Amino acid sequence: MLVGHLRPLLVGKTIRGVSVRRDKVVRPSKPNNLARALRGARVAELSRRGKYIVFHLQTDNGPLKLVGHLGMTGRMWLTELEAPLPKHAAVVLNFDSAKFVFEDTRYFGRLSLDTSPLARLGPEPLDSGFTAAYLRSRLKASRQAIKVKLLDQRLVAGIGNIYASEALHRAGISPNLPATRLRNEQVRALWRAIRAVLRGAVRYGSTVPLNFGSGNSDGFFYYGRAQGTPDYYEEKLRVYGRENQPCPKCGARIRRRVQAARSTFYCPNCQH
DNA sequence: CACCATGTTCCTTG
DNA sequence: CCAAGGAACATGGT
Repeated sequence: MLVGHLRPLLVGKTIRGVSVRRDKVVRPSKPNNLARALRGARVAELSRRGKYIVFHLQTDNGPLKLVGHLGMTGRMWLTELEAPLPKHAAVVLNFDSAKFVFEDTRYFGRLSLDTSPLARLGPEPLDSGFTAAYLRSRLKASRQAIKVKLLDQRLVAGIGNIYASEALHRAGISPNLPATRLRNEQVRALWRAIRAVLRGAVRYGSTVPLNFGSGNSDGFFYYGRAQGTPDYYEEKLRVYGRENQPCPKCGARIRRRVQAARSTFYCPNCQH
């Protein structure tokens, strides 16, 4: 989604200036080195890999990849050069007639020239490389609770804490079940559920009215849902964040438990 | 004050 | 080697 919206706004444009306002979020950790590497680079393409956004740049020294990650609270958008910066603006890339803002309240996100995290990622869940057979072989080798396993980006890229709970509920599988204990039918159901949940999220993301230019029609993209549109939690999530509410499948009370320091939501009646 | 939060990485312990 | 648990990072909402 973010990539789809930023791509037409950034491709072909040249970075004229780099302002690092929070050193922690950039690599190399010397902000001047990042600025030197990026200045004068042209954006050739944007792509997504797992939860990472990849800026494919063309520089005088050849191609260069800039890797972004939103962490939990990151946002990226394009706005006017004169627009005021938000309190937690972490990095600003200046172009000729607009600026790219990476804002991150908690500063867990990254904007980095280090591409090594990409190499560690498992297959994209919606690509042909992610098959039920692959999933079965990887789960067979692990005694880890399946919910925790789904968060491992080396298994499959892009599943976060929300979608892990959602996929397990849709597949009717207990989050606590050791990965190796899933029967073949369960692996197949989980494989289908992961793909359905992520496809649904992408579809929703492509249709929700976005907030352009903080409500004005100035043509600049701001990544966020427009005011008055229903949020994803209210509309689509079946168990996440719904402790004590009725399961949409069977009506039993949805429970919350903590696994690997993350909340898991599940229905004790229809997930086994 | 308490607890919670869409993520990743590192460390310790067993 | 593996897994579990905790902490760190840092800010804000309830």
